[in-house]
Amino acid sequence: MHDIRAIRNDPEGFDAGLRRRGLEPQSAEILALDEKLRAAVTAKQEAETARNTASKAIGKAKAAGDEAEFERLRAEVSRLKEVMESQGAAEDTAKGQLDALLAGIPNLPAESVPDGADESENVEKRVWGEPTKLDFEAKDHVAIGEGLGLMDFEAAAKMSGARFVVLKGALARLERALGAFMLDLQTTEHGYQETAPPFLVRDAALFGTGQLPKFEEDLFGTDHFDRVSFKSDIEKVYEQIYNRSGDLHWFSEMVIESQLRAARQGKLFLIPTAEVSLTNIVREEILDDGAFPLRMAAQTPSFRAEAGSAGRDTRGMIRMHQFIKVELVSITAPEQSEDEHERMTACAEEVLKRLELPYRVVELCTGDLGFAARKTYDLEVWLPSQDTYREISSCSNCGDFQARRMNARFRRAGEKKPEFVHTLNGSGVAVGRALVAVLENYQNEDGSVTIPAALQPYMGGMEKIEAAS
RNA sequence: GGAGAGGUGGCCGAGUGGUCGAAGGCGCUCCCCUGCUAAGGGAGUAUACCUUAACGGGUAUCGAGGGUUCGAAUCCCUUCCUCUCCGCCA
Repeated sequence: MHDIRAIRNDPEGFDAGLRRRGLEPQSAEILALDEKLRAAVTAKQEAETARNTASKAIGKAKAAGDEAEFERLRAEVSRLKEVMESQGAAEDTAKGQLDALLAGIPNLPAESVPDGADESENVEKRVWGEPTKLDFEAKDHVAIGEGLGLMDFEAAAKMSGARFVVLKGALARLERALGAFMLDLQTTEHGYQETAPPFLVRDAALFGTGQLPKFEEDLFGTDHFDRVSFKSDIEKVYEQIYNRSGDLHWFSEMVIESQLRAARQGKLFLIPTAEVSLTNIVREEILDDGAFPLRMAAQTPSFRAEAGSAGRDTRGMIRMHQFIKVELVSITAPEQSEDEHERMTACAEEVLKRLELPYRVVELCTGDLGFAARKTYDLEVWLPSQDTYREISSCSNCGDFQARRMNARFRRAGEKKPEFVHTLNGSGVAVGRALVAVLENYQNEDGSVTIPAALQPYMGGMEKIEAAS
């Protein structure tokens, strides 16, 4: 969410930031709504002031028994009430339009972010390791997993459809080992506090991190709509309306509204990333600045509807509706977030280094930046079967963008005014894709898979996964 | 899921239609007095927004939203959360 005052102060700068992202200028429309809003607020408040004054006078007139004055003031107040109502309505309209507009505008890129239209213009920052060379033809992870008899897409499809998988035996354990290894690394060596958050969250939480309102189609939602309580709701609403006016038009409108409200309020969403749960831990909080940087790590499943990605990565475990991920979140003071971003990226890289998986780091250009991010580094791991690097982690500095949306603040020692925190998130790293990378980079010609040394302790000392005979 | 109780300022806690942004206490800040294992007196002490060059002025907020009323912390409705008992349950 953007600071309306910042837009007022520098509309050109705001539009320039949007243009770097390939978006149309919006400041003129925003400021026009802002003007309307403030005019209505002022007019309403003036009417309220007059109303408050008159109300006090009414009490006095009544006490003094001055009926004429009493009646005159009542008429005055009822006129003022009309002003208050019409200006209040104008305020609500303008506020609603302004909020809707602002809620849908992405974060502005940081100064240093390279300009570019799409991912083809991302900038490679560094490369670690050599792409794995195999002296035989590389199989993809599906062939390897199915060859081992430990990866079953068909069974998953029968119960859940496409983009799900069943892992068995050593592969199921390998997934567990990867998650445990990553979580241990981030918590014991990098100072992130292990956190076990909810996987189901309210819409407000998703608004806070920026998935809502624009990206609802990417989310899985639950629906707790309850017909029985809905029926009793209708009856209550009917009672309320009937007693008041008996107007059917109002009645149907209220019913619809109450129905929508009931449906919306019962609804929880499955998290598309633990970023949502972890970042929202500080929502509506005022933190002590001694708490910084606040570092949290969680291993959770992530659920993504993958709407609009039909036909992409349909084979294998690259793009699933459900996958496990170790997520890192840092909450910092504004002046710390850039350094913390570099550090967080290094914490994610360390996972791949210890697993000895070749990777590179790219900085996303302005056109490829996510909604809430002002700057992002992606980690891409080498996949022999695709002869290319594929994303396995994404580390973003969101500045105060999410903090504003969830009202997460802190107070500096000795200061009175709270300020918005900065939030950062990064995968440290995606467990499902790490499993793919291990299988492909550690595959042997005979179809077995060597287990990276760092994982062997987590595999009960197992050194190699071989086909169950 | 059923029955009941409750959500007031940094904290505790009063307040059932007007003089309540809210008594009192605690805490905190400043000042005064005193001088000794301390205490006493006084003043101040919420947030957001609008407005103003500034001082200041105004509006809203007593979990949230809506309603009744000239006027609501106080009455009504909805909703969120907390607690107690019962039921169910990994």
